[in-house]
Order: sequence, then C-alpha cells, then structure tokens
Amino acid sequence: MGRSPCCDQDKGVKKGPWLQEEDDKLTAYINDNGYGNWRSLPKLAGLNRCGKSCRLRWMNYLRPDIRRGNFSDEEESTIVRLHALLGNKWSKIACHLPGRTDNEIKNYWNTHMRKKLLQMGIDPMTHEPRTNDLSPILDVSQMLAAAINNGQFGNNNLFNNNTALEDLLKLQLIHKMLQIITPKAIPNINCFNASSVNPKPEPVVNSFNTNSVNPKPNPPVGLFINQSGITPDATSDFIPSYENVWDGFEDNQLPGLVTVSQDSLNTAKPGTSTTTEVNDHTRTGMMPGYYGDQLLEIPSSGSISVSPETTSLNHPGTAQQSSGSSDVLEDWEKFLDDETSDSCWKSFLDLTSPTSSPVPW
DNA sequence: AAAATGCGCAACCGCAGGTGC
DNA sequence: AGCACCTGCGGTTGCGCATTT
Repeated sequence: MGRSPCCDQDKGVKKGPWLQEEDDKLTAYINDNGYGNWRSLPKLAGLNRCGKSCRLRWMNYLRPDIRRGNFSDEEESTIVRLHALLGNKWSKIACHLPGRTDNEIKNYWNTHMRKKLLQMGIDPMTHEPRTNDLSPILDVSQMLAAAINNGQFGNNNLFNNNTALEDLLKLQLIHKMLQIITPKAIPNINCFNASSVNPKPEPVVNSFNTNSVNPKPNPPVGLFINQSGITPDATSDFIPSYENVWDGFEDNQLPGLVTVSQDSLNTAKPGTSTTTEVNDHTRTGMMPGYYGDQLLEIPSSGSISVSPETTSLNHPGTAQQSSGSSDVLEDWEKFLDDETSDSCWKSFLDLTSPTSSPVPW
C-alpha cells in the first residue's frame, strides 16, 4: 500500500495513557463538532495526539454508549456462538453486543473465555474438542482408566492371567510417566478397590506372588492404582471406596474417569460386566478385583514393582509406595528395554487408535 | 516486608480495504 | 492504473495492580 503510517507525520505526539484533561478536550470537541476526519481532529481539538489514538480513545473508552462492567452469561454465550461462526472478527461480534467494543470483547476473549473453553477441553479456535496440546495425554489417561475398567487388556479379560496383569502394571507405569510429565493434568487413577467388591473371605492363591498364602483371612485388600503404583487399600478397612477420581483434581480439567458406583459394587459379580453411572455417563465395565475366579491379594503394606520378568511384590521395607520420579524413570528404562513391552504397546496403541472405541460414552 | 510472578486491560502498531484524485 | 489518504481491524505490548513466594 502506497502510504505511510498516519503517525509518521505526527512526530512528537504524545503516546501512552490518556490524561483526564485530554479526555475532556476530546469529548468536548466531538460533542460540539462530531467526528469525521480523525487525522485533522487532534489539531482542531488542541490535542498533541495522533488521529488514530484519538479515534481509539473515543471508540473504546469515551463514547457515551459504552457499557462497562462484567460480561453477563448471555453475552458470553453470544460471544462464543458468534466466535464459532465468525472467528476473530471482533468488530462484527461487537455489532451484536450493544455497548461493547471490539477491543473489550477481544480482551475478554483472550483473558477469560479462551481459558474457559480450554478448561472444558474445547479448542477455542475451532470450537471442537481439543485434539492437540495435552489432550492426547489426557485422552490416554482417560482411555487407560476406561480400558482397565472395561477389562480390555489381556485377551479381553484383564484379571485372567499374568500377562494381563503385566500389561496392567506397564500401563500403570505409563500413567505414572504421564503424571510426571504433566502432574496437574493427569489425575490419579483410583478407580477400583477389590475389597469393596469382594465378598469372599477365603484365602486364595495369589497368582503372581511367591508369598501367595494370604496371611489374613479377611484383609482389607484393595487393588488401587494411584500415583505411587498399585497398592493395597490399607486405609479403607472394607469401607467401599467410591472416591471420584477427580477428587484432588483441579476443577479445570476434563470429565471424570470411570469410577464404580455403590450399587454396581454391591451387585457386581467378579469377572462379569456391569454398568456404572458416573457423571451422567453410563459406561460398561468389568468389575476388577479378581483374576478369573481368584481374588488378588496384596499384602497390606506392599507394592508391586514393574518388571516383566519378575513381576512380584515388594514387601514393607522395600516398598515403593511413595516412589519418586527417579524410581519411575528407572522402571521406565527397564520397560523400554524390555522386548515384551512391545505387546503391551501394541495393545495400548490398538486401544487408542481412532478405529477403536474404548470409552463407551 | 520485599521480590517475583501473574493477570487484566488500555493503548499501540502494522496491515489491508475503500475511496478519491 | 497508480498513488495518496483515511479508516478500521486484529495482533501485540506494556503498564499497573493483585497475588504469591
């Protein structure tokens, strides 16, 4: 374009915040004469500002019909709808919001609404569910929990064999890694508790533990997956844990993971499918807690270390219940080095591929 | 209490479209 | 057709205040 910026010819003009005196001059001039030629206006009004600055000040601040204050819910929804329709056409959006300026709407969008949408898992530009940034990680985390609840690993029968358990452990390791990468974004998975579904008092053989004899006939055993690994629920004492996995999770995150409702826990039979209702979503999942007909028993203060060859329990003293990132990283290295991890990845990738629908809601 | 950090918002800047000569 | 001018728009900046460390 063959022209110089308007302010080139306004060398020496004042910039920055406007003084009350300047506002008064501008307002008085426009009230008396109206506005038309912004370039000549400053001179005529006795202002040492460029025309552009005067226009901006008037349009965004001094205009008598400017509406100030918080945006109402109605205004917000209008903005969202119009933005979805028009994109960043702030002036056009402003046309539909009397008293609001394009600048104000733009600022409000950038400082408030963008965040809101992001927190809702919506891409503020496309208005579609987010598919970039952290969402894959979040999705993975959710899929993980859903898949575990659905028993989608290990030949569709999660607790049927050791391979499945190893898969579970590996996936839990993945989850821990994700938590390290994005500690705020990845919630704890704390979605099932064997004790709460287990009506069986009999000791059973632990299918993967050399110390398989259950020392307690009626222990408060629970299989928990949390930040520090699969650990027994040592605190619940048969109080069913229906902890929503979003507890402790900031309110700006994605919808909740699968949790198990009281009813389903009471009525579910091990190894069978059940329907759980969580947060308005109905999901089908297999109740965990058993390996086939066997109850998983874990000592009340032990934890499971992830090692494909020696999947075993760590006993108190060597327990890793509060393992830090370095422990996880060590496990992670082993995991990556391990050839058998391939199948785990395969299951995982199959599960998370677009063609599958692991999360049935 | 002071420094660091985060946040909101007014204002600036550069570009593009429209218009007249 | 080409140029100059004006206006409007959207992205970005920077200041001041609030909050956190």
